[in-house]
Amino acid sequence: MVEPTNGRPRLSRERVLTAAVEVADAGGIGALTIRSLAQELGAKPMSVYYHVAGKEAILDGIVDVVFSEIDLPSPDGDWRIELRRRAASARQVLRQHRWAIGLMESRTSPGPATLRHHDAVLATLRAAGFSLEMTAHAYALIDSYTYGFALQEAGLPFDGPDTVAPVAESIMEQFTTGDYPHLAEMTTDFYSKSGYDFGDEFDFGLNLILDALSASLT
Amino acid sequence: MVEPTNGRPRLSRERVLTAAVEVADAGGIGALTIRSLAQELGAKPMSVYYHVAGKEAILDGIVDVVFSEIDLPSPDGDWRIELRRRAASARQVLRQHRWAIGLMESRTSPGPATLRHHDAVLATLRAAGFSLEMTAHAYALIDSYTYGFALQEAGLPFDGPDTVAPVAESIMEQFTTGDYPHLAEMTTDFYSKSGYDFGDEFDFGLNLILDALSASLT
DNA sequence: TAGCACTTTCGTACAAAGTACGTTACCTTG
DNA sequence: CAAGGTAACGTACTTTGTACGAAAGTGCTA
Repeated sequence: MVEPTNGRPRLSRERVLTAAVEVADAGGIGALTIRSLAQELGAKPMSVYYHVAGKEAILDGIVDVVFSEIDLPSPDGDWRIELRRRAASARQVLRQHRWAIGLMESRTSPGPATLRHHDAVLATLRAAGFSLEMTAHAYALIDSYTYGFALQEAGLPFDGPDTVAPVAESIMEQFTTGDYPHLAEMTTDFYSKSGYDFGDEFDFGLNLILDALSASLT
Repeated sequence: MVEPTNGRPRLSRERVLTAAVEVADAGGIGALTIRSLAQELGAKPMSVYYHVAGKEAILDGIVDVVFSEIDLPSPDGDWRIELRRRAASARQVLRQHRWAIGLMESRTSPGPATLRHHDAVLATLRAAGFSLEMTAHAYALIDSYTYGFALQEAGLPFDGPDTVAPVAESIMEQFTTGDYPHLAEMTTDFYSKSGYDFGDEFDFGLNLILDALSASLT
């Protein structure tokens, strides 16, 4: 039971999903094929089918793996600190698994980690004193912002400060300069200046949202 | 030049993209294959390659088609009304083309409609009196919320009021009832009651965001 | 009208991918 | 060691994207 005759450890649903995440991280979701996955596992394509039902199940599974990596907020702590920590964690996790964002849209059968995650957020809001109705409001608002920000970040062709300028310029060059004056203004006068990092925008929006929600509590 | 001998109108990049959107709308992005697209167009698979470079170009193209359907805000009107109208339009468009949300994350070469759209939003914020820095903040915030909300809406396995209960119950039944107490509470005591419509949450969050941004203007 | 160049459509064919089906190797238990 | 379940795999078929080159259609000129 411990180890088969050949040196490789035995396959399992968990090892399959972990390897799938690694393949997707390395080459994007398009690089995740049954064959590339089998290769990563040191096995043959058909071997993975013993542990997962098919590719759809793998996609459902790795989305849940991603959710399992996000820090859960604690209902016992200060709700603003907890939710901020959870949001930062979610953003960081989604930055490491960009492919996951696009996947969240087609997956309609949440896994256990996903459900536990949602449950923890709801618990924190309820413990903070929000009514059921306000909890629904706040929950939709915070999550929309968090995932939407990650979605935008993933769509950007650059990553981090000082990488904006060259990319932005090459895009703008493709069009007549005068066609998008405000885009041009923001790009040349702001985005391209002094190490602008789109990622820093996250805190501004989150604070604004939490402040406004906080005001509705009193 | 007007019409070929056979009754079918001639192909064009525009007709190809329009048909691609229709196929994706009808069967999801997975149903969009070169062959299904050709069928929709009444042509043969290889014919579409004369008008578009390949499938990647089609995906880029239909994302831009989707953006072109979103109402542009006018920099001349009241900025809050304009941005609200634009956000509502974006949400509605993304509801009709759920597949587009997942596509926005892998597409890093924006088309003309996408750029014009962004330009119009920036113009509206600038005209409202926001500084470059605040415009960047507001822009990231509003768009993150809008697309994030659409992303969440697309991930929901139900659509509209009075369809929540049965689905939610079938999901919850798969797990021990006590495992997710707050999820259970929200589901049974709130979501399942009296025609709750997740879509109505959109206005709450958007108003909260616009109010807070407005306060920073004075 | 006949010929010609350009535009558009299509037929064939191959590589990559998902997976159904049945087989082989292995491991545990009696 | 025998038996039966567990795990891994080999083969082969279907679907998809698309390279390559030929065929059909279209408009222009002589």
